[in-house]
Amino acid sequence: MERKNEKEVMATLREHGLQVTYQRLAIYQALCNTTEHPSAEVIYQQVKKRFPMISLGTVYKTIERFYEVGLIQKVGPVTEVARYDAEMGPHHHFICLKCHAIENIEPVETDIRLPEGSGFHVLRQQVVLQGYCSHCR
Amino acid sequence: MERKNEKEVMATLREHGLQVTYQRLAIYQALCNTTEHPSAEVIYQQVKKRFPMISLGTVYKTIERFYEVGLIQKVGPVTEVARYDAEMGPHHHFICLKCHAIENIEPVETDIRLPEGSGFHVLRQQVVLQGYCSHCR
DNA sequence: ATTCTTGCAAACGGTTTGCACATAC
DNA sequence: GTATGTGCAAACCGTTTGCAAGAAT
Repeated sequence: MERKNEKEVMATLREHGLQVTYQRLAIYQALCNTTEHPSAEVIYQQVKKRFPMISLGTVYKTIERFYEVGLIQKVGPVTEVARYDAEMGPHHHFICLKCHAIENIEPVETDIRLPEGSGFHVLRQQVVLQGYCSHCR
Repeated sequence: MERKNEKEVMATLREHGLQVTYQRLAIYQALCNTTEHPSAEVIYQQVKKRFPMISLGTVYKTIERFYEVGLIQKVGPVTEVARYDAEMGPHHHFICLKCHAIENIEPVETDIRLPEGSGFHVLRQQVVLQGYCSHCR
């Protein structure tokens, strides 16, 4: 469990030249109190219980800052828009964060253990590497 | 290279009760003639060269059908909306295709070989399993 | 005092949807 | 002839942006 307490969050924010506000602390706390990987909207609904005046825009801006300084992880859209591939053989993808080029990567065996008794029925597996391609680094 | 020729595409479409049209064949061909993982917009621009009347909406609908019947792969948004996680330790994600629940999965060592001399600079790696959770299967 | 942040509302952009006409079967 | 697909345009919706007022340092 690598989650920070209030003081650590404040320190991290200040280290990166970001101000500490009640909204930011509340948003981080909302994220910490769940394992459900909430969306911006869900975080907004949660935080609004304590800060009725907060706006969804603030949640988006704050979350983006948190992501930039490494306070949170983002799950989800790894590409801005949907991209398609006629290659149906199993393979992974490398995505350039700058030019958004996508290249296929030779697949490797991944032996992922699902949680005991999770009951998950896995249909697809997707491995994405993100970074910079040779032109953009 | 698991890409189909025209006859195989026609067969696959008919097997799934889909009609064969010039637009569909052209869209599949556009996808086959590139390794650049084009977006719907890029496919549209490409196909328009031969079918100036085609619409972007048709491209979207066609691509979705192709995806449903397993003719193409979709790279990109694995979640409809961005989702966030305060857990910063390395881990993978399981995403339910129906209820969109996300659960963390214990990470495994993946020893992915990058293409020789690709020059990729990898910053992040994301492993996502998609399927149905115990409630939705 | 200055810079950063908030809240609000409008704009943005990729994708979806509805519908009349055309096409495949 | 009937079901399916196409083209067009409008709607949708998550996210971003601009800006004036407010808060942090």
